Amino acid sequence: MVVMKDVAEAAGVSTATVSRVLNKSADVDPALVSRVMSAVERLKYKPNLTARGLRTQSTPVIALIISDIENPFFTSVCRGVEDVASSAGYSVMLCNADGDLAKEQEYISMLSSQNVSGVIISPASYDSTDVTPLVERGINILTIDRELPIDCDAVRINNQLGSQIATQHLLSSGARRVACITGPRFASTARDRLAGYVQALEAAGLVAEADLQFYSDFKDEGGYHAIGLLLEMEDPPDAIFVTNNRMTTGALHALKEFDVSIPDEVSLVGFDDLPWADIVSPGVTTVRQPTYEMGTAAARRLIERLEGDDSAPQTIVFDPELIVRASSVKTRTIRQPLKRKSV
Amino acid sequence: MVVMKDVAEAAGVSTATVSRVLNKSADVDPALVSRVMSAVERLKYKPNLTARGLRTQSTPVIALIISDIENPFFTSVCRGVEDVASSAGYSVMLCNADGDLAKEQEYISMLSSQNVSGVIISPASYDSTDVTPLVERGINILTIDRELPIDCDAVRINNQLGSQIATQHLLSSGARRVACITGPRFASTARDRLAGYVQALEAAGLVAEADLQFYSDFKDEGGYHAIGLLLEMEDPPDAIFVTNNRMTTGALHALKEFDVSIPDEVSLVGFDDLPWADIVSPGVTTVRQPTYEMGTAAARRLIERLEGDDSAPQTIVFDPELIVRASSVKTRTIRQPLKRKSV
DNA sequence: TTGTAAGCGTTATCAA
DNA sequence: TTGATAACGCTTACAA
Repeated sequence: MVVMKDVAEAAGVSTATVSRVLNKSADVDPALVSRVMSAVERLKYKPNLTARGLRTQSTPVIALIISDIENPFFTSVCRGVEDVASSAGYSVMLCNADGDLAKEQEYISMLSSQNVSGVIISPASYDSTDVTPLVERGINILTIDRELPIDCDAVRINNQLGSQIATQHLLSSGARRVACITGPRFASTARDRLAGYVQALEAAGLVAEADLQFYSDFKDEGGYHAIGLLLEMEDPPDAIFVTNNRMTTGALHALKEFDVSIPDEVSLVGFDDLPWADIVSPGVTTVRQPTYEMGTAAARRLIERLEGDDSAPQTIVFDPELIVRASSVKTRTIRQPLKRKSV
Repeated sequence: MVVMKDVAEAAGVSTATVSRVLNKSADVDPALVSRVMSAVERLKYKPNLTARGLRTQSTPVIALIISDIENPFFTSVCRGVEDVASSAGYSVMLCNADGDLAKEQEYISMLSSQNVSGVIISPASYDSTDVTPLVERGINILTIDRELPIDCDAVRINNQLGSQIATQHLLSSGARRVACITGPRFASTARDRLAGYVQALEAAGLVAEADLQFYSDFKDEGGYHAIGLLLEMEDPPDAIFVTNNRMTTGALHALKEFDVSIPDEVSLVGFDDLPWADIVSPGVTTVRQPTYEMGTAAARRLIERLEGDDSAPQTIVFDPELIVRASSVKTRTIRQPLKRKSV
């Protein structure tokens, strides 16, 4: 393997000079610069990033810890992060913690051993995710989507607002009993989205009934299962607000399987847009988040920190947008009884 | 920051002994072991992976270079790779080359600078992707999905077989003129899948007409656009085989927009399963690949190499599976004219 | 079994 | 402006 020493010898200079040329860290005689560069070219020298990392105590790597790589929300965020990071010279280390606290903790520990420059994390839990190993090593942290009870940069959407506009929309489209399927209690997003739904109901002069609120898991199965419970109710809802995309997918599976017609028997609004929301019939009304932009914003903010910005931590809040499609607009005004037709 | 020297002093031993204990690289007196371990515990020592990497000339990192992180195929593969890698103690560095040759080449160069242990790559191009920077550094390479004209491990599906069963199925379900929308010429998968389609037609005694074969881009837009072209034809097809999932999505968009009824006016089969293939109406018949298993197989094979296996390179070929849904099974036998109804 | 010390490939300090 | 040289934190001959 060709190392810096080889380049130095070939160019007839010291390794210090080669390093200066490569990093533009000091003025070097133009003649030497060109000798060095041509030697680099000729020998196809590539700097050893590990050695550089040991010396400088940092590597140009940003870690991204997420809870579900198969969720289109995260893949889009991931693309945003990756695009900004790589064009700024950073690589992205992807860590899929799978919503598993232990796995997440292992990643956090591992990353504190690697000298990664910064970490973007969508924590599995508000209370239990422990990032102190990173903090102790002085590694910059930024939360995305979900928050953490520490003082750090954050990028998220206005979750309450998103739920409010979704719920309001359902009510103004003729719904009278709106149910909400939300995520696990330990996720800040699940709580905020449920809160927005409750607020919208109350603002409309309605009572938020506890038996119309379902805590689930943000996964397909959870949405599927919750629909099963809903359909068994004495007085079932005529509209459902599902607070993330994977549960919306599960809900659609269940509704199709039980042959429930949307939107006449039950209206549906999901949180997070879906790539195929307008291919299905009826199209699914969703609260869209600017996922890619959230990813780029996160990476940009973190990189600013890495380059020395030490201003107070900042929370960047994006606004959601309601994409109205057919699933939430009732075509008949006669209330249909919502009952399971087939099992 | 606490380093090995601190642990050594706290335990009253040399750094060499600490290292031996931590790596179990030699027998150490049990008494010293426990002294070292408790010092590690007490000081919360974490080994510096960069330093170790410099010394051992390798880091426990596997890079994954893919062309489209938003494609469910790759996210699933990615999960498979990640699961196996992380349980074997490797981190995964995700590189989304976006199908862009220049970006891909930059990643390859960067990775050869980092001392990654191995690279799993789905190359952007059969001919133009150049992995020599990795080969020169002795970094292990494994291709996934698409192949490369070098002698290395590979994991892929039997593409020709997949196309054959898809095409045969369309023919036996009543289709008479089957079109094929495939990917770019420079992708081995695009060529192989087209070849399988041609073979199936010929095996059925039909001629593979050139004007029914479309080279596209494996992206949504490509599928959408191709449908537009198809609908303009003098003698349009009564069935379409689309060779990847994103183009299938685009095709469905177009068919819905132009109000073409599936499967009566045109049958449809896609390659790669879709998470929502059975939510849409009609459900989409697809050729399913065992994506997660392909990812785990790839990671396992690569890690075997990293741990010293130097047997001859091996290609692991998986078999596709046809998932028949309603999009490919004609309900009426009367041939419907396929014409665009709205624009 | 344990310790000493060299060295991995850089960058950064200090003289010249 | 340039060059010796000492780190960076770890692993591993080699000695003891």
